[in-house]
Amino acid sequence: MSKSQAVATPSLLEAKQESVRTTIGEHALRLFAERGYEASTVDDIARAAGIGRRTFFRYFDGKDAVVLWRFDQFARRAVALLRARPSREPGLTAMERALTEASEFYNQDPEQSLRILKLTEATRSLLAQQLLQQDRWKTWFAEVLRERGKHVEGSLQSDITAAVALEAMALAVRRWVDAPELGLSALIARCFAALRKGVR
Amino acid sequence: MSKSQAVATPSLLEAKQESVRTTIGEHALRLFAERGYEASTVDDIARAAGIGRRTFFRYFDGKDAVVLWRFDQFARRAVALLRARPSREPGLTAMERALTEASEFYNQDPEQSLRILKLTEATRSLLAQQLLQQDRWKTWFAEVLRERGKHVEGSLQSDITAAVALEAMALAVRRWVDAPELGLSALIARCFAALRKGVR
DNA sequence: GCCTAGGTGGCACCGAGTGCCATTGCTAGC
DNA sequence: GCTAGCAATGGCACTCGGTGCCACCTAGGC
Repeated sequence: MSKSQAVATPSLLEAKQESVRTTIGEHALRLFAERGYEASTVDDIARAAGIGRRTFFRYFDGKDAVVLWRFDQFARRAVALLRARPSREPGLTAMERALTEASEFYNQDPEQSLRILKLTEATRSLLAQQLLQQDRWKTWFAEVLRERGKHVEGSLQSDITAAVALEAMALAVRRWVDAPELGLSALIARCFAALRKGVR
Repeated sequence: MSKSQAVATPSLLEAKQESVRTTIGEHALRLFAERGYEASTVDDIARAAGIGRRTFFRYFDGKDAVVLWRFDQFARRAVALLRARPSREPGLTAMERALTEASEFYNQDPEQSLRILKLTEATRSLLAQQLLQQDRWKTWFAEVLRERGKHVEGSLQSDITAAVALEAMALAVRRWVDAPELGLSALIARCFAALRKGVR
């Protein structure tokens, strides 16, 4: 069957690239689970995935990105959800709702999520990069908050609201890793409650 | 007995080591200012300081530590100040007071502080390590908060209070870098005010 | 004067990350 | 079909941060 869709090429290419990326990710996570993060070299990962070492760096910015890029999906989802919240809602409430809804992300395949989270918390370089990532997220959320309530909130207000909400979320996730049976959304609720109480 | 001597020796040695550490730090910061952080190699720093490359790594855990170890002095000071606050004081208020007092640290030689802070914010790897450092601080402060009000506050409460207070502080510092003329302690006050207002 | 101890720094090595370039494989145009 | 062109690939070589190892030097105790 000949391809009549001439301009459809990019989507085809992208699909292939996406599958390569997924393959690399799977092999990398397997190796990290088997031998640990530091003990698995990029060479190992590339060889396991059947690609060249050089190619690995074309698909991921670095070794840590193999683990961390998934988190960005969560953040993008949460930002979209925040944007969809009614603008009458107070900033922190909107953040809590958006993050709670987005936490569904972790609950599809919780085993996988927990393994990645544990790996991240246990590995210094990985944790450092994750914190950097969260720091970037703060600006994303602050931006949306600023759009939402420009009549009410100043720039500093948006920044601080985004920052503390993400801090509450991060704490909830850490607790979840230690006690998954409590449920992530319940832990988010608890952390936000503690936040409101602590600031009073 | 020669025992009493054995205790006196280290102070002399430590003094010498401290001066070496300072020398390395000065040369490193000078080079970073002249050519930038990434463009200055550890070799360059060691050569400038008149020591071997291997010795550099005996004085600092890594290239980033030359810049970041100063911040730990601030945190240690702030923790001590927090411990000294009256335990009747609400956690967040105590944090604000302690951090405000400790901010004096940045105001001795503000030029130097601003240069280091700008360098840190402009350099990805440096920023990542600084965020890691701040993350460690959260546990320090949370620990003190837990001791302070064990009858009132739970572990989660302490964690969240420490985290958001440090977040407010970090935001204040960032604003200060952009507008030093506003004054750091005033910015801290503003950020905490915004925090209280935003959480309400 | 020898001997132990600790600081030092040279050397070699590893692994992450990057620029360069030849090869390959796929698409498009004839 | 056939080929010219283009992007993905991956090998190679290099830089740089970081570490283990070891030989050396210096100081203090016997």
